[in-house]
Parts: sequence; structure tokens; C-alpha cells
Amino acid sequence: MSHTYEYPRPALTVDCVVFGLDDDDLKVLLIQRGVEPFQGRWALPGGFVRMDESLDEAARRELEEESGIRPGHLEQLFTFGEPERDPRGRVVTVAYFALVKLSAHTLRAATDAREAAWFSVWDTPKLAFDHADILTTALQRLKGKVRYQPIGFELLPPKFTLTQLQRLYEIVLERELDKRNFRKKILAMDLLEELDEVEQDVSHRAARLYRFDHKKYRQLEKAGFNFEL
Amino acid sequence: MSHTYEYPRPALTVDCVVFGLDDDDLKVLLIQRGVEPFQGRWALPGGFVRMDESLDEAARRELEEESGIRPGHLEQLFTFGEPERDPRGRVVTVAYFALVKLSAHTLRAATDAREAAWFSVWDTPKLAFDHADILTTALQRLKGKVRYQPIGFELLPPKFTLTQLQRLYEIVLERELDKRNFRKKILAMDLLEELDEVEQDVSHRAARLYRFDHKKYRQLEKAGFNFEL
DNA sequence: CCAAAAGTGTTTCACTTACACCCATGA
DNA sequence: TCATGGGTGTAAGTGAAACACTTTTGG
Repeated sequence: MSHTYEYPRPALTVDCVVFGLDDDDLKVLLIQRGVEPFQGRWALPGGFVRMDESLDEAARRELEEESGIRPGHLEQLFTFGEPERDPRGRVVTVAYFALVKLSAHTLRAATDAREAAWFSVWDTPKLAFDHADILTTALQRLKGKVRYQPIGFELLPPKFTLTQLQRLYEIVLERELDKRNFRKKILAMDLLEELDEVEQDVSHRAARLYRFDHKKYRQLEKAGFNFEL
Repeated sequence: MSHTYEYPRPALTVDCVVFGLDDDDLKVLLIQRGVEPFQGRWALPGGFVRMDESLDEAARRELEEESGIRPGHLEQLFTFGEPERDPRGRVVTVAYFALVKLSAHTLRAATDAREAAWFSVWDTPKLAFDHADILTTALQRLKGKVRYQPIGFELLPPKFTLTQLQRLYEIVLERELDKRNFRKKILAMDLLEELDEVEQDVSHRAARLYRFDHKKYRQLEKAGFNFEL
């Protein structure tokens, strides 16, 4: 056996910051810890990386196990490795950042988690470990990334109105947008498929529904197009 | 001892992609491996994370040990954790991205490294492990980041000419820039201190020297200013 | 008919781009 | 005096921002 094995090793975990959009609020998925340390506290879903799985696979597996969620978008966020971040000893965690269509998922708690629930990102309970830092980092990433990559659509149902889309951006970016300019710009990109359907069950004029055209986006992307809001 | 210790653990390393600017070429620091696996191959400087140091500290330490370099800018890049990336077994590596003033450093090899040397990023030898992927990722990050954060200055000497600065951007972004527009824009930001000095030992009109004003940048940044080239 | 949100164009202003010549210096 | 890069301004075009009223629908 080579010298790889001569050194003591930190434990390695993954933790996931999963965002969902609930009409007028940006939510984050938290699980209540069923074991020490921080028993009873809310924390990000996550757990130990197995020897035979990649980091991405570990993130997906833990998310599925602890909440039943399979995210539409998942990307690595940052790796947190301060020596004192876990009272059990040295634990380095690779944090992930995920987006889900909230409407399409029912939560189910399992494994080490007592309970899983959605919280407003602006109003979370006190979190275990350094998970508050991780959440802050993820929020920054979301705010930065949503403007130059079309990942926001992963938070909406497959068919959505332009008003829903605009509200999504207003919530994430924390500022108001001009309706006419927003529609002009987003439609000019030619990434939305205009459907022959309107929203249902509203007590006012029903808005037209649109669908994000992934295929067209990939084409334009290859041709040098850059999404930017 | 809690369940933290029930699982086998991947080994954890850090690897550094260190960029330097050599007049007309972007360079990356590589070390020649003195031990198996990949003995004799060139690789990124790096090594195992110790139990009592943070990831950032590990990156700085390994860089210092293997090349004597203390970078002006160092940030975490990405964590690579494919199960098969290291033939010795499961090794997860946290990659770092660093910028140095090439002029200010003399290389000195040490530790496991047979030799350390600068290579053009466009023309590197075949690299060990998945280090070619890491290098590609780092280059993308550099190209993206240099445009909206003033980190490029870390590649130049403390006093530089506007032509040097422009050339830096042209090299990193791989496209030509208009001289007058470049100067207009960068000077309009009011981040450069115009010195009463000119470059020396040139056989033509000597260009004025400037210095990046870190303090002013931090002020403007707080006031909501965004660097963007 | 009232309330609520959908939908729609134009003007102004700022910023980006394109572009060419004279100047200073050392060899 | 020649070669080399340093240094400078303007005009045209493009994209961002500001802004208000009419239409549709259900209650």
C-alpha cells in the first residue's frame, strides 16, 4: 500500500442547499436532526460520502434519502473545511446548491432526519454546524448565477406566466423590475415557447402560459449566445 | 466516539493552479513528480490536508513547501472527487486557484517535487491524475472572474503601464481590445493611482506608471460600485 | 360594473464601439 | 531621422431605463 494511507484523514460529507419557490417566497429545505450533535436543531440535508460514489452522486443520494427530493438542478457550491466546524472532530463538507420545482414535490423525512420542512430563506431557525454560512454562500451564488444562466426556470412549473417569471427574479434579486422592459428583454431572447394556453382559476384576465425551450437554449449557447437578464 | 468514525474515509488533498504572467504569455506552475504514481510526470503542486489546518492553510503550505511561492491571490476553485481519479485509491482533492507576480518569485523545488517550472498554459506537457481537467476549470474561472473583479493586478508588478494592463486582459481573455476605449474605461473607474514615474530602459517614449489603489477599491465596493471591464 | 391583473410602445439617456494621427524617446 | 510604442477625442449606434393607459375576465 502506498503512502496515501500514512496520514489520518478528515471525514468527508456533502450538504445540500435546496431552494424552492412558493409563490411569493424563496424557501430552503431543512431537516431536523434526530441525533447528536445538535439533536433537535435544523440543518441542511447531507451526510457522509461513500468510498465508491462521486461527490455529485453522494449529494443526490443523501437528498433522496433524507427528503425524497430529486432536484432539477444540482451543482457544487463550495467546500467548507475549518478544523473546528464540527464538534465530533475533523469533518470537511462539500456543499451543493440545488433548485427544485416546489409544486412537484411532497416531502418525506427518513434516515437520520426527524422531519423535513421548507423555510423562508429570510427567516430560518438557528442552524446546526456552520450551515448558516453555507446557506449565505448559496444565496449569493443563486443571486449571481440567476442573472447570467437560465437556471431560474428550475424553480417554476414547466408552464408558467411571464408574471410568475418576473416575480421569481424580483424575489431572488431582491429588487423590483419594470414589467414592460422585463417582457421585452426575455421575449427578445427567443427562449420561451408561447403556448396556446392560459392559466386557470384566476378571478381576472388569465395570463398566457410559456415554456422554457431547453433545446433552443443549447443551440443558441453553442452559437455564442449568452443569457443575461 | 460518535458515529463520525464508523465509515471508511477518502483521502483529502489540495492542489493549486498558480498563474503568472510573463510579458506576453500566461504561465502555470507545475512540479515534476518524484514518486509514484505518475513518477516523472508534471502535475499541479499539492498534497495532503493535515488534521489541524484549514483547507486554505493547506493550500498555502503545500505551495510554499513545493515551490517557495506565497501567492497574492488564492481562492478555492472546485472539489474533484471522482472515485477513479487517483490510482492509489479514493482521493478527493480541493483545487485552488492562485495568482502571483511572476517577477517577484524565484522558484525553488523541494519536498516530493523533483523540479518546479513555469509552462505556458496553452502548451503544457501531459499532466498526472485529472490535473488537465483542473487546469481547464481554473482557466475558465480566471477568464470569467478577471472581468468583474480586479484580480488581474495580482499578476502585474506593483507599478505598471496601461499597456501592460491591457496586454494582460488581452492574453487572459484571448481577444484584442481597443487601446483608447480600454484606457478610457479603466481610468474612468478611478481605481488607478497615476504616479509621477515612467517605465525605464525602453528604446522609445517611456510610458507612465500606475498603481492599483486597493483602499479606494474597497471604499467604492462598499458604496455599491462594481468593477467590470 | 367593478376589481384585478394582462398586455402593449415610445422617448431619453448612457454606454459601447469604431476609428487615425501626432508625440516623445532612444538608437 | 527613423523606428517604436505612448498618448489622445469624436461621432454613430446600441441597449437600458423610465413611463401610463387600455383590455380582458370573473365576481
